[in-house]
Order: sequence, then structure tokens, then C-alpha cells
Amino acid sequence: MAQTRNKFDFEDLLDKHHLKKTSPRLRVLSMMASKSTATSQPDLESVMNDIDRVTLYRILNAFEEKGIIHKVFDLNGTANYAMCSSNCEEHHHHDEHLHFNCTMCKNVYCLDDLHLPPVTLPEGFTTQGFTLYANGTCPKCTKKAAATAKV
Amino acid sequence: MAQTRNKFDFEDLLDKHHLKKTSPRLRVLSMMASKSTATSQPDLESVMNDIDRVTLYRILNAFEEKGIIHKVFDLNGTANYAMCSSNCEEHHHHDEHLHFNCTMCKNVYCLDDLHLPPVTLPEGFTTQGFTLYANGTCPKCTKKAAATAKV
DNA sequence: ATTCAATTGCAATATTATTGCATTTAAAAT
DNA sequence: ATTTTAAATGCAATAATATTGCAATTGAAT
Ligand SMILES: [Mn+2]
Ligand SMILES: [Mn+2]
Ligand SMILES: [Zn+2]
Ligand SMILES: [Zn+2]
Repeated sequence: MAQTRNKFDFEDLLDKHHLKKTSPRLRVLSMMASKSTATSQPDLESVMNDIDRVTLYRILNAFEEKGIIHKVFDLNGTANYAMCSSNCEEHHHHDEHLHFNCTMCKNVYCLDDLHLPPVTLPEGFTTQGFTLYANGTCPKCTKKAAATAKV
Repeated sequence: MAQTRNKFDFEDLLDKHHLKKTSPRLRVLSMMASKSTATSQPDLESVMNDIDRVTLYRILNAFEEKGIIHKVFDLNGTANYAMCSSNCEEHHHHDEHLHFNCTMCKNVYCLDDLHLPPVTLPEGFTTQGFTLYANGTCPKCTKKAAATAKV
């Protein structure tokens, strides 16, 4: 379940990062925060069809740089964006959680509380960060499939 | 180090998958097999600039479907392709190894022998496969950086 | 109220990917 | 060895995704 945030939270968030409180930005924030899954670039674009596509790209890039959102590529290489729940800083993300990509509904879930087990890399490789991806069926789609099978 | 394969291996490989042994396909195979890292679509295209870009896309898709190569997206969302070392079957890959993306040289390494630790998903999620990504500095770039620092 | 830098919108361009169709070619059939 | 055929390629057109430059607009500071 996504954290419920109000208008003022978003305004504070933009203030904190020295970003001007504009209508496009506030709308993008409230859309992304209202969902429990990541938002794909195409989705964002079709929902916010009155905002220029270039503006959307620039908003997403700015938010990502500031550590407000993070980008995830799904199994098809489509860019998806989700709020950073943890304490991501400017140019320094900490989103080392599991990204679950449902092959039925295509949704990308950020499973935040799933900590990654430690991995030892071969000699010579030094790592800055990890991301674990999984694909399969999400709870909603599992239920849906079960219901259809019954009939 | 990539396994050295000769022309006959590639012809056998194509035969095995009921794919015609054509010049473009053999060239793509030998290029990919000669490298220890994955090959990006742009790289492939610039090296094989005499092969039509559509043909390249179709070759890559065919190889992926047959389980000859697998696709990896790097940190920038660019498609990269690498030989399947394990026993991948048609429409059923088993490439659950670590993908290391060097932030300096942008190369993607398939670290095959690195087994993923088991992860337990939250209730309701059923998984078909995992992929672990890491980013950081590869051995070559680490050495290069050390050499530059000395001077 | 005025000023100014940040942000947006628009036009042009670049990059990556897909589709339809005519031509070519590897492999099978004769 | 020739003919036949399905598979594969190349080309043209189009779609989808992303970036850049610049003029107009607007939020926030003065
Ligand atoms: Mn996430
Ligand atoms: Mn791999
Ligand atoms: Zn689903
Ligand atoms: Zn490197």
C-alpha cells in the first residue's frame, strides 16, 4: 500500500530540493505516490497528455537526480519510475531492494523490506550497488487466474 | 575469457536450432563469442554496418527465442546481448547469474559461476526467475585508474 | 510591483525498434 | 545437377522513445 501523502508533503518535498512548486511537478508526484507499483513512462505520458512530453522527461530526470524517485527497467526495457522510500540523497541512491516484474499485468513492484543477501564478487570487481530483479506472477494476477479457473 | 569456438561449432549450433547457416548469423555469433562481455545493440550495429539493422534485430530475436543468447539491459536501458553459457532451452532461459555493469567502460559482464542466494518473496508472489545486477568498477578499469594515479 | 532565474512548451532532430513486401538464398526435393 | 520452396535478407515506411536549442512563461526573491 502506498503511503498517503497530501499536497503539502509534496510542496515540502520540492522545497527541500530547491525545485519550484509547479503544477506539472505536483501532478507527477501525486500520481506516482498514489500507486503501489512503479509508473511506466508511456503510462505517465498518456495520463498526463496535456503536459509536454519533454517536460515529463525533464521532471523525471530532475526527480531522479535529487533522489526523489528511482528508475527501473522492466523485462521489456521500458523505463518505470517509483518514489524513493528510503533516504536517497542527491546523486546517491539507496534503492537496493527487489524489483518484481509481473509477467501478466506488467506491473513493477518495489519490495522495499526485502533485504538482499550479501554476495561476494570475483577478484578485481568493486561494487557500488546491487539490484535484484524477479519476474513471475503478482498476488492480484494470481487471484484473477484462480477465479477464472474456477468458472 | 570467452570460450574459443570455431566455425563448425557455430554451424552446428544453427543446425541444432533449425536455423539456416547464413553469413550474417555466423558473423554475429563469432563476434559475440569472441568477447568476454556482452555486446550492445549499438556496438553490434556499428561493427556490422554492412548488415541491415532490421536483419540484426531479427537475428538477435531469433537467437534469443532459441536460447542461444540472452538480453541484458544496462544501467542506461541499452540492450546488451551475451551467449547463453548454460543450457538454455527454446523460450526457457536459465541465465540466473550476476550481471555486472562497469560504470567506467560501460561493459556488462556475465558472472556465470556466481550463484544467487535464495530469496523468499512476500506472500502471494510466485516467481519464475531472478536476475541480480551490480554496478561498480571492473578489474580492467580498476587497474587503469591505479596506473593513472601513479603518474 | 519589479526582476530574474528556473521551468515549460514547441520545433527539430536523434536513437531505437517494428512492420510489410519484394528479392535473394540455403536447403530440400526431384 | 536442377528445380522447388520456405526461410532469411534488404529496403522503405513508420512507430516509439529520447535529446537539444530557444523563445515564452512563471515561481519566488527583491
Ligand atoms: Mn524500487
Ligand atoms: Mn548474462
Ligand atoms: Zn500482475
Ligand atoms: Zn570497466
